[in-house]
Amino acid sequence: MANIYDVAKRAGVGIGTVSRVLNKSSHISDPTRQKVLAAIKALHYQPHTAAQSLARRRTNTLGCVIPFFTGNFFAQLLCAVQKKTSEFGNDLVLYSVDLANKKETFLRRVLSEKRVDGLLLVSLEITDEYAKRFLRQKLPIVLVDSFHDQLDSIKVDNDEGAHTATTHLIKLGYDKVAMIDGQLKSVPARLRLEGYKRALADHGRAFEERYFVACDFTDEADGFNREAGYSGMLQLLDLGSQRPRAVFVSSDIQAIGAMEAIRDRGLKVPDDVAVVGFDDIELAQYVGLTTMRQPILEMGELAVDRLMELVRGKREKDFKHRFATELIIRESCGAKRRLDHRLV
Amino acid sequence: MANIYDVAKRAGVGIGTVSRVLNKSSHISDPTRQKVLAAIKALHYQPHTAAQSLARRRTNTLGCVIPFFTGNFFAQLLCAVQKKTSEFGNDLVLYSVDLANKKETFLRRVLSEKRVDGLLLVSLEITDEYAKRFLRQKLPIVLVDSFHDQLDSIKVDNDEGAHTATTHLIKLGYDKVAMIDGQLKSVPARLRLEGYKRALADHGRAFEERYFVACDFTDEADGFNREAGYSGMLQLLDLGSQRPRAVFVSSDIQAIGAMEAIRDRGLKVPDDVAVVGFDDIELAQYVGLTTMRQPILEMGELAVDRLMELVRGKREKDFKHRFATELIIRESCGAKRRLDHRLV
DNA sequence: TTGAAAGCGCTAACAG
DNA sequence: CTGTTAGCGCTTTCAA
Repeated sequence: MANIYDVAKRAGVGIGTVSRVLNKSSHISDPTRQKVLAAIKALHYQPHTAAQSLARRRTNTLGCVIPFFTGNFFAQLLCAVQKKTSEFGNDLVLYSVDLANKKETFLRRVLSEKRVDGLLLVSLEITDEYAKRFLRQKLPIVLVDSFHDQLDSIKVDNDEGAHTATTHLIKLGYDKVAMIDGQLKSVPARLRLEGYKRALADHGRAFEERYFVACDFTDEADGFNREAGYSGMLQLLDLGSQRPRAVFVSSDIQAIGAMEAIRDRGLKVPDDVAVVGFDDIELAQYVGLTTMRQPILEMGELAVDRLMELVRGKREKDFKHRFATELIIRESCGAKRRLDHRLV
Repeated sequence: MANIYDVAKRAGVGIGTVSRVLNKSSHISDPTRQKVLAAIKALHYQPHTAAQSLARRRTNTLGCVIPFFTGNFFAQLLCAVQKKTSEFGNDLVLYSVDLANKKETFLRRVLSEKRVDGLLLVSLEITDEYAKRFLRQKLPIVLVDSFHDQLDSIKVDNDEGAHTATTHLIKLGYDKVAMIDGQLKSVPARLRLEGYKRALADHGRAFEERYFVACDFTDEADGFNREAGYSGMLQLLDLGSQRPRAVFVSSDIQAIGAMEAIRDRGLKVPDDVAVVGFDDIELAQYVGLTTMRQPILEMGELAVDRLMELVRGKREKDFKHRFATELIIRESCGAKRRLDHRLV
């Protein structure tokens, strides 16, 4: 593999000159530039990334810490993030963690390894201590779908979205509106619970324990999955005649699991139980699920834009952005006519 | 940020010694090791990744080139790859590309930038030329869901899977069995087409153009998406009385789009049209779709295992692994009783 | 406009 | 067992 010395020798110039044309630096005469360019091409020369990082004190790499992304939400977000990062000419290194403490390990490493120029933290909480460390070390970080006072944060309005969803159900006239949530370790799960409670309160209804079921799987996941929705709904249906006629489920994929449970018990959506989800994943449309749409792609893009600003030195304080969610009304609440043959 | 000199000074040793304890090298007396460790802890020292890479000529980083992963298949695969990579103590950098020529750009960069120790190439073809370059440069690479003579390849048996799916439909007694495929630029799309044709031939049936529709969207994607399935099915249904009664769709997500089209035309699955998909994504179960299951996680894990072997110097030739697909029979072909209330 | 030289922080070979 | 030293390949002064 050719290095910068080979190029310099072949072009008959010093390595400094080669470096300058590489970095499009000014003040290079056209003839020399041409010679260097020719040598580069002839030798198939490409600068060595690690050497550049070391010399420049900059990696041209962004990191992204994200919970294990089985879910559609993470996949889509990651996709947007990757695209945008690459548009900026940067590489993306992916750290995925469970909700447990491994997160801290990654943060510590990221902070000290100088592996990346900036970090995106997705759907994950950050402690005050680590927030301070990032600030002190001036390592750019932006939170996505999460929030911290001192750090740039981009979030979707989980609380408000849950409020809207719950209110929708209440306004439809359902008496008891239940909620199935993800693991309360998860930030969005907690926020959605708040919105749910607030909507209840706003309409003079009491929060009842028996109508709230959070995912209690003890695994590493966030509880936003089909199984959790299925078992959560079963629990609700086991209330028998007391069972709720409407339920706000905190993610579409769980909602689909919940609908399966309803079906397996010989009941129907929305006749027996109305369901609202959250996310608006692709399948939501297919199954006719009323849900709260999140602008996932926009979030990812904005996050990278902002992170790159920070990396490039724009350090004005306190960038907070909140995206609104949008209620997408389909058939699962009975608000529109029921479709009969949506499936096999 | 403390560097190795600071640590050495504080511990009262040379930097070589610090390096040795860092790299768990042998022959360090316990007292010195303790001193060094103490200094490291006191200074919150972490080695500088770029400097290590430069000196070691090794990055401890794996790369993964993957088509834009909207689809569930890529998300799941990537998830497995990331987990496994991190188990090996390596970082993962993500390159995602469209099916067009940007791929070449990435390959070229990967080859010369020394950014990664090895590369996973997912669902993407590689030309002989690039294959040779990787070999010549001894840059480890393993193909996943793709194949090249000279390179380690792990694939699912797309051809055979498509054959099985098609045969299933034929054996069920359907006369005309159509196929809806992804973009023929995509490797799996082409292989599945082959399997389909072979199954037809094996049962003495002619391949008919009008019963085959490939995604002709001209965008960057692979055509494995709902819209493509929807419009493909519409095309088939437009054949009127000539329309096929059974169709093999080359991915589940397309199959779901196809089922939507069927529904929107007032027809039913499987009564009017039987459908088999490919992938067995999570939702397939929900919608009762008969499909071919791929062992996605296993593929991802095996790929990383193998790549790490290569990176660590095991260079025996020719590692090829093919995973079989499995026919998962549900309701969309009429092979089992029809469920009536799968949806809202 | 250009060349020379001094690092960037670490590993590894070489003495001792 | 441990200290010293010579790179790894590049960027960036500093002179010229």
